[in-house]
Amino acid sequence: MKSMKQTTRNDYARRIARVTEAIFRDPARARSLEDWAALANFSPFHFHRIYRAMQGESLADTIRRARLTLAARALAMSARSVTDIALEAGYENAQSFARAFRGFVAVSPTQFRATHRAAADFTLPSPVVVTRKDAAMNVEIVELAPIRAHLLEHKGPVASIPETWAGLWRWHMQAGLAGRALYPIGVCYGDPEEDCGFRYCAGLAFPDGVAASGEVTIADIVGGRYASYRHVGPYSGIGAAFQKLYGEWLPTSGHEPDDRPALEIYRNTPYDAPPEGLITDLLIPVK
DNA sequence: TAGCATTAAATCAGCCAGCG
DNA sequence: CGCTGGCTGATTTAATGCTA
Repeated sequence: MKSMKQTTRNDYARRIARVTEAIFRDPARARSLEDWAALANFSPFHFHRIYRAMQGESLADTIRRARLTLAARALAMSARSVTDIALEAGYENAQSFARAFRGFVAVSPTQFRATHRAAADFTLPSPVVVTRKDAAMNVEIVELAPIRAHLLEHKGPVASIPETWAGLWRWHMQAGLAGRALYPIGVCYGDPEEDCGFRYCAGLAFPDGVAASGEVTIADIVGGRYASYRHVGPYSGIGAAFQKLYGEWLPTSGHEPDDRPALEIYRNTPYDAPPEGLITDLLIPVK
C-alpha cells in the first residue's frame, strides 16, 4: 500500500469511499460482501484486503461502528426502548446488540444512556478571542486557560487512534465516572507528517480532580496563545485541516509557531452528531 | 484462490429487577 | 406470582483472515 502509485491510491480511495458513505447513509441495511465489493468494483476476494489496508479497519468493523454510532445517538437523544433501537440499528435482537454495544463503549446501553443524559452540567471555559477571524481561513487567535485532563497516550498507527479513545472511555467507565461530565481533547506533540516525533494523547477534562490509574495519567495542558480553527465534518478530515493550517495559514499569518502541543477540542461526539456535523476546534500554538 | 483457523454474530436458556 | 424488559454465559453458525 505504501509503494502504491498516487493515482492508483486516489482511485482506490474513491471506490472505497463509495462503500463507507453507503454504510453510514444506511447502517442497518444488510448487504453481502459481494454487494459491497461490487459497489467498489473489486472482486469480493480482493475487496476486504484493499478495504482494510485503506481504512485501517475491516468492513465489518466499519459497519459495526456505523450501527453502534447510530444506536448510541438514539440512546442519548431519544426515549425509545433499547430493543427498538437495537432493531433499528440492524441487529436481530437486543441481546446481540447489548453485547456489541458493550464491546464498543464498555458499558451497557442503559448505562450509556444514563451517562449521556447526566453529562450536561460541565463546560470548559471558552478560549478568549484575541483577534477576529482571518478572512481567508476563519482562523482566530485565542488565549486558552490551562486545562487539567486525564491523558492516555496513543501507540501505533494513526488509523488506530479510535482504539485509544475507546480505551480512555473504558477507563472512564471503569473508574466509576459514568455520569460525570467530561470534555474530550486530543493532544498532538510533534509533526503528524513525520513518523518519528509525532505523539498523540487522548484526553478527558473533568470539572474536578479524579485520580489517574493504569496507563492513564493526569497532565496540565499548557494554556496560552493559540490559533484556533473550527473544523466541521468527519474526523478523517482533521489531518488535512492541520496540514492547511501549518502549510498555508501559518506562513502567511505573520505568527510564529510555538513548541507547545497542538490541541483538538471536540465540541461534540459521534454519539450526538452525524459525521458531517462533528465540530472540532483545532488549536495550534503561536508565540 | 482454496482450505483451514480464527473471530464475530446469532441463538438459546436462564437470571435479575421492577411492577401490577 | 407471572409478565416484561434488560442483561449474560454457553453454544452454534457464519463471516473473515491467514497461509501456502
